[in-house]
Amino acid sequence: MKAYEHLKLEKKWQNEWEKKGIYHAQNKSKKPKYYSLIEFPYPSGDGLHVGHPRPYIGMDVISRKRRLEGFNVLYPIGWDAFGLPTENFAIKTGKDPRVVTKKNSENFKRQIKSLGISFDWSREVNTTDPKYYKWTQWIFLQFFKKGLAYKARIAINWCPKDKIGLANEEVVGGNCERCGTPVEKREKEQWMLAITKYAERLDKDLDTVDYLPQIKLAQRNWIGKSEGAEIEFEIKEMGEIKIFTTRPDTIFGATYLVLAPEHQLIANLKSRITNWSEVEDYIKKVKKETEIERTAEDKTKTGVELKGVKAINPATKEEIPIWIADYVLPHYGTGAIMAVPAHDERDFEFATKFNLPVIQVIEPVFSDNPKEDLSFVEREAIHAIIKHWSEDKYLALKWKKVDWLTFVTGGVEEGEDPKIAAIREIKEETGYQNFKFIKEFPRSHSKFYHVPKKENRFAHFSNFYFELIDDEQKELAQEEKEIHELKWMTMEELEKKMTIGGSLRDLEMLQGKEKPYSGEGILHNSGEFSGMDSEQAKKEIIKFVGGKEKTTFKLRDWVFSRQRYWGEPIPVVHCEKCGLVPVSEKDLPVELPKVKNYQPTDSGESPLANISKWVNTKCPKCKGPAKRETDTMPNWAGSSWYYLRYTDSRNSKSFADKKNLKYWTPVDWYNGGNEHTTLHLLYSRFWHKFLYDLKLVPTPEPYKKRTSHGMILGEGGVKMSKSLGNVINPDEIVKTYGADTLRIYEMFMGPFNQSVAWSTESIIGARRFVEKVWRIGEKILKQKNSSGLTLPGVTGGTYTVQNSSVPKLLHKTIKKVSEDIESMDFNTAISALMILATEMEKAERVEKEDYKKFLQILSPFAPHIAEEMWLTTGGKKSINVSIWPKWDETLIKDDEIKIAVQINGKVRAEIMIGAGDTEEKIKNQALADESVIRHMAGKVPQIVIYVKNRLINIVI
RNA sequence: GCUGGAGUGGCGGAAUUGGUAUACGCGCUAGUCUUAGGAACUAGUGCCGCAAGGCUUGAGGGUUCGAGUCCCUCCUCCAGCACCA
Repeated sequence: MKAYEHLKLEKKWQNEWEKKGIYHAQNKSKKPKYYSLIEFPYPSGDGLHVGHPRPYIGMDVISRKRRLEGFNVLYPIGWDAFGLPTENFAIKTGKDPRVVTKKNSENFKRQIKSLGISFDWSREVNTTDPKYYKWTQWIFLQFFKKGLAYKARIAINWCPKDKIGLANEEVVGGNCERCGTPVEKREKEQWMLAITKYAERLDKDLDTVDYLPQIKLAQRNWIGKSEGAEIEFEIKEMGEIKIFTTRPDTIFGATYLVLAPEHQLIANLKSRITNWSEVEDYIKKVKKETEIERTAEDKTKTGVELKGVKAINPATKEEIPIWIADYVLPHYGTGAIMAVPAHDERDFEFATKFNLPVIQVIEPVFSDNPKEDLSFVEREAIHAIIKHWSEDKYLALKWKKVDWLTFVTGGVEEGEDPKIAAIREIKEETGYQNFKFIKEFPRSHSKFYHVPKKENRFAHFSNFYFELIDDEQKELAQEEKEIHELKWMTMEELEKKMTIGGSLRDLEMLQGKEKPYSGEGILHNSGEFSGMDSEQAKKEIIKFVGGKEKTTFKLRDWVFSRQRYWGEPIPVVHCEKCGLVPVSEKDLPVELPKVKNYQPTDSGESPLANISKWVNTKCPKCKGPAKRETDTMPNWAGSSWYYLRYTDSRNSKSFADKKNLKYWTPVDWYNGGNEHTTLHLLYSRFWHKFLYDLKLVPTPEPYKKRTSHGMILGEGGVKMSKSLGNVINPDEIVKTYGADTLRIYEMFMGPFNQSVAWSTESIIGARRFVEKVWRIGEKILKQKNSSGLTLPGVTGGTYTVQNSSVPKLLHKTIKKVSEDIESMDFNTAISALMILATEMEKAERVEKEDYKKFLQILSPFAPHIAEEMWLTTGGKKSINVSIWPKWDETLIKDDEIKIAVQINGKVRAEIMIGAGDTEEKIKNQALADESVIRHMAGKVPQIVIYVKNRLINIVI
């Protein structure tokens, strides 16, 4: 028996595949194309750890299956090599980042190649290669020419440790995404990309792509579309302030205005403001705050009133005060809001603290599961809360026919005063005679399904509070007793058990726990709009106050410059005469010059600023003296379009030939990490849409389908990191167990989209499986050649003598593996392969053709051993050019099925039934079973339930 | 706080979507083979119980002939967002 020498064997096939170029994608082909993509790695100095290859293997499984299915597959890789770690290393050691990058990517390449992943290495790209970043710069110039790349002096997020400006997306919880240092605000002139111009389309076009729902959701949240209105409030004798609101329907409740402390108007009002020094102090204080302090969770609201100025509420025409407060953000909407404390939690908190008036203008409408297909019957109604005459208890009705616990409630008759109706209902429903009216709460409304009446109700409640004077109570009518019973309950009990929205709210008000209501409802205290549905009122009120409808986004323009060395130079020059002038396209790339020192300057400029020979240049327009831009691009630039370059990675005339783009794009399946959902994925969609508008790419979206993988954690479930010393290097695993074993294990260890902890103990299982595959092959080679008996291609035909279970199981497995790969359920696919292998090993005889089919469905996971055994058991050409096996439906069907017999839901026996047996026959068979008879103990079955091919449940 | 996801043996995890819970793998126990250890292979392995049997999917309740799966209440963990008007 030949030994399984994984090292020799895997090396052999990797060399062979490379020599023949079998994974090279063809730009022209009769086959349909398939473009699968993984996020290209950042080649760090630490080399690969076992987490890196997980997505590569996953997409490799998909790509390999596609090839056998007859697709012309493009599965490329490259290096996203600009970025801070290499630069920081250069600063520390003085080594040229070019040299470091080369060394690191070569190491990564060697490691990745040892895993047998079917990348097309002929298309390898590197973002730091001038031949590549020439086109990154070229695309930037197109942005610049269209006015979408612009310079602005803005407050940016500044990481004091990395000495670098950060994009909004790179700030995580107020800290630098890379090093965790708290981010400061700094005013700086920056290059910006106008991603907000594409916000609407970036949101809307998510409808057209097949991304995992959580990815779409995260993108939508980040873009943060919200529809509302801009409304102007007049400032007495001083012009007006424009505010943004999503709730114009609540404007009658707007009792003050709030401006962000950064708002420009404040300076204009200076002469009128009587407490200017106080205002100024507050503004200064806010400017000093970091992002963290400003958005801290437990921070109480602060603010200062602008005394001496007043605004006019355009709806009520009343004077209202103007405040500044840092809870209003300068960069969202118009940087100013109308505050409606009754219907907004933040405004409520602020108003409570500073004693500002709260005016209810929305009566809440609660919805308790009405039936969707029924229209509503509207009714006037009352709620009455009744307090006990001596104890701190309240009267509740427990309904008998429905699962309700309510206060006293009932309808108001035509023309009846609601309070009178309440008093009448109390007497009718409770029998109590002596009580006094204490107060009335705001009205509320409820939409619910009235079970006894079988109709949807829209009830309009007047809410009252009464206290009993004594316990005098009349006997209740019989019909009342049948509907509900009376219960005295404490506040705590009521809070727990009363689930109907409206009643809960009344309870809270009774306790003085007033809360703002921010849902929809019916307007009141709103002049001519009172009684209108809030949704409908939005539009009408915008018209009424002369506002205009407006959509706003949370998304902000992308801060695109870094004051760093290791990035693409921004190809623009500053000319005193002509201003900002783009470098002529024929002069691209603007190459990074060599420098001696990689440290940013003390003034926070890029080290490029010190290279005067490079900085001083001629203006492309007027040929006069000019200075080069010394900012470089963020590391997201190169990755925003790399998938386009793969289609034509050696092109020197354009970023990619149109024919190739037309053939290959969009990417059919893109798998990547969740951490890139709001960064890379959003940015590259933006670039792609921009290029689409210039008619440079053929589709509006770059990626048809997007999935994500989970991380591999260190043993014990913590993140793998050098500092914790728990990093596993794949080189070791490949050496001791082999690439196939590593691949199988990584696909088997858990669900692909969830993080899993690495376990060095468990990997042996994958190795045993691979060895089992080997042994089955050896067994087949020793078997007597049965070719005389074999009907080629007809699986199962040669098993007539042994009547083996292998063919049936094989076809079930082909089906399972084929389907599981598509849904990335790699772990269960491998489980099925393991079961089949065990069966094959146990079987007296396994036909070569069946074994070879098994090898084919195994080959995406373990390509090396599959290739080896395929050829040694008679495969003529490489398994890579074979055809993915189909399963035979008729063979999968069982003719005998084992089903369970339950008695009262408990399994008591198992019986074998024929596939064609009638229900009658099966039931009789079950009832005749020995164990069933014993457990029934002579009792008669009430019902017998048969679930086809699964079970019988006998109810006694 | 909001949104989304999850909680199943000693461990990683399965479960045709309401139908035999614990597939597959690790580990563990015993055996075979070995000078021995290891590897490999074979068998067993949710928990309690000598057994008959009973109990089990974070806790509690509900719907159902039947619930890991559906509904309600609560607890815990993870991820994302976090004053976005």
